[in-house]
Amino acid sequence: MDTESRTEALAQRLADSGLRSTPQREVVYDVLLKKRDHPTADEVFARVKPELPTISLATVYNCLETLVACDLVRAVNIERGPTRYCPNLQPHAHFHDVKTGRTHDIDLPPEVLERVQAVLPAGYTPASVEITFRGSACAPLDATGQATKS
Amino acid sequence: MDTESRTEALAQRLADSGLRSTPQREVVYDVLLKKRDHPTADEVFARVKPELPTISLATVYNCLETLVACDLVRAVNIERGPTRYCPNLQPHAHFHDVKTGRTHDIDLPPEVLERVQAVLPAGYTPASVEITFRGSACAPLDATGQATKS
DNA sequence: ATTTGTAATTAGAATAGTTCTAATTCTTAC
DNA sequence: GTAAGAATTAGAACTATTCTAATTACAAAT
Ligand SMILES: [Mn+2]
Ligand SMILES: [Mn+2]
Ligand SMILES: [Zn+2]
Ligand SMILES: [Zn+2]
Repeated sequence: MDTESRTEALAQRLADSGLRSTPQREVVYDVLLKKRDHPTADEVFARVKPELPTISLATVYNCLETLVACDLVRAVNIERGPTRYCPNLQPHAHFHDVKTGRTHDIDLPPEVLERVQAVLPAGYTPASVEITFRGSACAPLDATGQATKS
Repeated sequence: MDTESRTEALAQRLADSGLRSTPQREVVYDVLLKKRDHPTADEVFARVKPELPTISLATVYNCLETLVACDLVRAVNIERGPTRYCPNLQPHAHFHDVKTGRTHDIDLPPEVLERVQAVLPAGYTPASVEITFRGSACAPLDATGQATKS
């Protein structure tokens, strides 16, 4: 999807919530889609700044909050670290690599999600589930046993 | 297990890590075992104070950190709220009731835990997994269809 | 029993991330 | 073009936590 139609889709989602599309919201969202490495608000701020040099950190927080409220972005909290932001709308878990500090998406098959929800006793109605791994992720090995480049 | 043998077990665990048993550590741990409602550091502080009126909040943080390091207590983070502390050592998930603000333990059968770990691709080595639900928990209904008291 | 080194506790300062406030600027509807 | 509301902005305020430096408690070693 090109930037143009991405911006269209964003505008639509915002309108659905009675909100306006603004350059700040567009660029913040574009930044999240461009490099899906779960940046913090500070990191988003740094990436948006070259495009919109007058944007403030408060606005970045506001835009991220708005995108989360519109269900276009997920806020990801790992322990007490700064909140990270993820535009992946598929059901997925997070793997936090303690060595590199990076956070990776882990696809969650619907079957597993159902199995997890099924642990809840009657009367517990979940609105959301978070599954977060911590550990170290060596790059997967290729056929010759060498680590592949990330 | 009575307070006496509980204190013994704590002393042993601390000794294993080259640490001393102290009144502060003992009372903080007792408070966590007594009311297993996932209190925050502030709440632990308030509960310990009557027993040890001169204890400081810094010490409560230090004790909690020590208990976590000795694997006697789990630190539970829900979104960006204050860290909560849980002495339940069984593998379990957490259900955060958004209406009451309370956090409940949800037993995790080993089978489910295994199934969840199995979503990780080769090369991902988890040291821990966190599963957290958010939603509302109505009290389970009894045979007559009335909500039971918590 | 005293000394001495280390561990633990303590009060308060500092920090980090985020949210709030109030002023300004931008948009949209009239 | 004007008015009303929405969004942005800079900076202050806030909360939970960690750090610092001083004090106190403890446990050998003498
Ligand atoms: Mn940040
Ligand atoms: Mn607290
Ligand atoms: Zn993600
Ligand atoms: Zn628990």
